[in-house]
Amino acid sequence: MAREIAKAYEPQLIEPRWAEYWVKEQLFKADPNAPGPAFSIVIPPPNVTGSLHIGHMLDHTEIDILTRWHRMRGYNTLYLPGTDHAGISTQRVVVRQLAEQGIDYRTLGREEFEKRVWKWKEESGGKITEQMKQIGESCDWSREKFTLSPELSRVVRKVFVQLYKEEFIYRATRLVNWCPECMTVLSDLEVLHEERQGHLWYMRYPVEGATESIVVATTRPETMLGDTAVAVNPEDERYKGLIGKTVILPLVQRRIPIVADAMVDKEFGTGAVKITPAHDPNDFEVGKRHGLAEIDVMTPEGRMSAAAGAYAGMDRFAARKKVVTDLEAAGLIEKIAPHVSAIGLCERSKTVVEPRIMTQWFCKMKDLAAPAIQAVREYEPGKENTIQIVPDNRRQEFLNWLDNIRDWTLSRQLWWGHRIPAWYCGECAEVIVAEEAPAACTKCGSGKLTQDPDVLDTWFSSGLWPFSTLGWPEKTADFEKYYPTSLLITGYDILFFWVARMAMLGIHFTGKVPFRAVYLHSLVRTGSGEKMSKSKGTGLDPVVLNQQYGTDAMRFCLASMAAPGTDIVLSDDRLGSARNFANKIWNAARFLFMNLEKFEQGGTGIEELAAPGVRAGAPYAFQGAVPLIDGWLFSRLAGITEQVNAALAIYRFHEAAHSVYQFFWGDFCDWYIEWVKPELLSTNRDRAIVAWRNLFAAFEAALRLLHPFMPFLTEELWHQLPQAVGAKSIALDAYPEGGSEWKNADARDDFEILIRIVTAVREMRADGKVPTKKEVSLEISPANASVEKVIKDNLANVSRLATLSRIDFAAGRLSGTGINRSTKYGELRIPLEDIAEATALDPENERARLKKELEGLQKAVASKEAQLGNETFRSRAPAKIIQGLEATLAEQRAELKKLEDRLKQL
RNA sequence: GGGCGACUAGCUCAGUUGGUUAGAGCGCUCCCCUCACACGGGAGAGGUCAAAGGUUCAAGUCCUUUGUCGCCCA
Repeated sequence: MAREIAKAYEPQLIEPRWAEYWVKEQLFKADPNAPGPAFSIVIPPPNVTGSLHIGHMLDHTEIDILTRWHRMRGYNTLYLPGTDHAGISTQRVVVRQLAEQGIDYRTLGREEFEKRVWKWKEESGGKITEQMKQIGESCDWSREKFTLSPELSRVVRKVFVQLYKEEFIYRATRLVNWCPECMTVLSDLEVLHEERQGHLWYMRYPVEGATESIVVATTRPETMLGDTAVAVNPEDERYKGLIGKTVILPLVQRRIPIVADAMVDKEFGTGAVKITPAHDPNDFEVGKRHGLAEIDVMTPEGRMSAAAGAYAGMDRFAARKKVVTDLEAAGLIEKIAPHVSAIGLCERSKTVVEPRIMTQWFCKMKDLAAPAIQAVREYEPGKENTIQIVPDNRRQEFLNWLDNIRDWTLSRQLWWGHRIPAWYCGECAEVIVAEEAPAACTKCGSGKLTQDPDVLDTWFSSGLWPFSTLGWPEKTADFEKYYPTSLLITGYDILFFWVARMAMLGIHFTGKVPFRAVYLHSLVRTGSGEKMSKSKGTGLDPVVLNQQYGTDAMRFCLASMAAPGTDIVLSDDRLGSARNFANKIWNAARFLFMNLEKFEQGGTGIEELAAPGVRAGAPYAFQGAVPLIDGWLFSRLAGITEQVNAALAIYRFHEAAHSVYQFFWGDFCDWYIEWVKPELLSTNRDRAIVAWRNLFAAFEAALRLLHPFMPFLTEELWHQLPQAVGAKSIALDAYPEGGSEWKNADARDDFEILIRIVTAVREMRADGKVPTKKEVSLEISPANASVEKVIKDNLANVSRLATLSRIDFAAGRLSGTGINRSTKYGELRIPLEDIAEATALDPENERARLKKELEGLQKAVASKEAQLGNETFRSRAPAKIIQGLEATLAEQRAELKKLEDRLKQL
């Protein structure tokens, strides 16, 4: 059985094949009727027309690791993929495309525009799901969903109608956030706040019928055109006499009252403020309290409206300048001071948001939020219908936000999305909210009905995602089996946008929480610590990186850095190191197969080396005893497996990744493979077969351990192993459980001795500058009989790995010149005559090294002596700590003694 | 204005309830192209854990204050 295996790992050659295989074979298709406890996870639906970015890569890597892990552990697993119609951003893209062709989307009309967007969706819509397939996500593609599909749109309408009937959803005229570029209303969450250096203009308004005037300070002079009052604090002595008087609004000559309102901050500016109810949230409230007129002086495009008189048609920022100039000309600008103010920006366009009074659809949130708050607040492990939020600090954030929740502006002035299922009667003005278009007015019977032109906030449909995708409101088998979903993994940046809304809507409509746990991961940042952004060109393209380093390396890299609550800074170094790890695994396999070929020439078929029994029990024995090295390795494997399983259970991906890395590279490659090399080609056929079987068993288990992190590489290699003959996929095999039956404390301790001895000799050789290949002899005075026995039993391997020509045993103190070293397992010496020819030992160097070691030890010993000598410590510290300390102290004292002797000898 | 987080080796970051000489990867130094791997092997240097106080037998870990940076909410 000849195998061609490339010298270096080349992911491009293997990944596409398996990606296709997994999809084609429908390996990850869920079956609600199959056995096993459910593990279900729905994808945070990415923008249907978007492409995979680094944030998705992290999110999907974590999801897929946990999905594959659960699947291998016997759960009935569903990872449900799908996409989001992403209202504003998709519409923006198509509007821009049309503009590039010289077409104003508004002149196209709604229907034609919608057609264009669907066309764009068809063209680009498959991209991100294609990429997800490429990177091997173990989704059930037969259940892929889209928020704007007829199926999910029906659910949206049903939910809207019910909420309307329950009086959560209502229509009202309010001051809302308006983006003049996107030409739509935004919810509070879609407005970003940014501090900007601006000015505070002090403007003088003359008081009617008097020589006095009142000075108001504002950051937005242009809104003065819409002023309908001036307000002062009722407690403000300076203005008490002016309350109730009238001022003449400059430039427009409008008569407006001076009112008293406790909202006014006496310390800000002059203590008197202009009131523009139609363009400022605070002023809006003041206006309501005092019955002031609301004069909207702007158009939807952010220009001054007819109500702005002479300024009509000007851009709002140009108008600001003009108003100031005109006031200055009239001598009404008192002063202009620099001022930092927080301004609201549209999340999408970064345009300054304009508060405007509009009639919109809203959703009352307080009562919807209460059960969600309860579900999160009352979380305990295993408690039904509660939600765990990880990490814990996000839980507090979640609760704070929900405690102070405000009504949700649902409508968007867009054409791409779920059109609001509300119709207005042209005859009697009746509002009809229904799942399907009514034929006639339910009140007056008129057929003159027009549907509300607006669509719903995209997050409204995303909020239904965990149950709408599983077939709700029908009681489908999927819904029964997989709802509530087990886990939600997403970025903390959409905790409020999405997670909170799902929690509220999920509980309201299904009576159950939509997910039992939410794991919020960090964001991937650039080297300079900024959030990666495509528009700034600071984004790393995961597709490019996957090609460069391999998807497995990318996944492993992200996992190894994904400590909960910490943002990730990705670098070429880090990716390179993960790629090197993949290469290491590849080459370990290469070693296996190359030597296997040689071995098979001896007449033993690979089938004989398969080790099905090993999974259930202990490693294979030779002449009745498990070889030390195998006992050690399997013991390590058991321990590491437990660590990995424990870490993944609490989303500590980085710990899990570090554990497998350390096991595979440090234990399996550096020690195990190196150690068994001679055994594998031993002329003792029986011994060799045992070595091979254990090697295969360990390697196979390691691949399964690694599989959730590096699915492609492990799938590729696994299929070449004897154990995999006839099997479909490693992804469907069992995950190692790490049972205690493999744990072997004796093997662990004994092999530790050998590792320490070999390492000590290598250190001595390096210190003495002994040429790498030069064999030297070693004199050893073992600390006890069992150390002596272990070394004697493994003379050949110790000699080979430490490059020794012979090992001589002695008792007591070693004397004589050469390179000496003392370890807890005994004293070691490489005689001078063995090295003299190669190097002259520099006694100064040796002395310096010893001194440094000595000082370290002295410090450690002194601190321990002090601690142990302290009676309070002895009476209060746990016995375990004291005993441990005493044991270490004894060892260190002995070491110290030897070191001192050595120094004296020099 | 309110809240949260970060500050640990040259760089990027781990360090779960306070407990024995603080770790990893990369980079750096030295030796080695040894028949799986130079995307490698072996050895090594490098940190008063941002600062100052405090609690404790014991503090990178808990508390207070300060500084620098970042994020969220208003």
